[in-house]
Amino acid sequence: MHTQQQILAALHVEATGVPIYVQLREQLLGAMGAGFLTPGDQMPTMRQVAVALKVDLNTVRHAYDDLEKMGAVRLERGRGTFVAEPPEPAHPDAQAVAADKLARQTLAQAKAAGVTTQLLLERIAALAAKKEDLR
Amino acid sequence: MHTQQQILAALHVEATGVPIYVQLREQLLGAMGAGFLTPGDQMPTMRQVAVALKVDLNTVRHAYDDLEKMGAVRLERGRGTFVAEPPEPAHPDAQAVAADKLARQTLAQAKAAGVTTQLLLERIAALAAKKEDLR
DNA sequence: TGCTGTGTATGCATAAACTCATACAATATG
DNA sequence: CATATTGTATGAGTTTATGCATACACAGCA
Repeated sequence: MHTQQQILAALHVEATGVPIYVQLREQLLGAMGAGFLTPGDQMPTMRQVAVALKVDLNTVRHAYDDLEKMGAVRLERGRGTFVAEPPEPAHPDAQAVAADKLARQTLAQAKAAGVTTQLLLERIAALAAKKEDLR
Repeated sequence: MHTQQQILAALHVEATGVPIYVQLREQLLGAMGAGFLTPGDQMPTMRQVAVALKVDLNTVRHAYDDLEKMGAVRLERGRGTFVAEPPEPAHPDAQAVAADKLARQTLAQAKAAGVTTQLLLERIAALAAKKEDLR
């Protein structure tokens, strides 16, 4: 299955203008929604995340605090952070809506950059396949 | 079809920690990708957006500037902002680089949202196919 | 008891985002 | 020509995000 190490390795930050703590929050929520993190699982340590992504401990804390406020995780001093309940009743639609939104944005960017839809689809498929090989 | 008014009415900002200019940028990109805004269309005026969403003119400008830098729109002083014509598919090499970059970004965002690669690919293909029908 | 790991907290500094106010410059129209 | 519209630009001020450093408090374990 997915270990904390794998979750950790999947985390990343980009310079898109979105605050780092928001990126972390969304990625961790995404991991829960996708079933990579299930209730009771121990989350990566705040320090692990901070070191791995080379960001500040307080920045990671900001993300974890948000998750705790929305009931997605439990913070236990001295022990660690654990996944609580599935964040949202995980509407089966949520994925579809998110996918659609992403698809539209990506298509527009591709068009603006002079990239054909075909090439874009090929690249995404190729990259995804490549990552699968690493397991 | 979709008028500027409809586009305007569909815009919205949320207190998610994501900068307002990023939210606007993504939403406008989404409208383009979905075909609600097509090349040559006039975009809502910066002031219209600022007033409608009760945000600052400079904040809207930030979003429009980003769109212009990525080639999605043309800013014309005194006239307005218009959806740009997609450039001719550039050199295969340059296109490949751009496609790869976009693919990476998109995959990362998909993972963050808990969206599978399959679903993402389906949606992009479906949207692209739909646009073909409009001719 | 002592050591380590983990979450909690503070202070200082820098940069970015946002708002508010006020203009200027180019275009279109009567 | 005068006026309105639209994008462009600047400066002051507030808030937030981030990094860096330094601790404190609780849990687990040898």
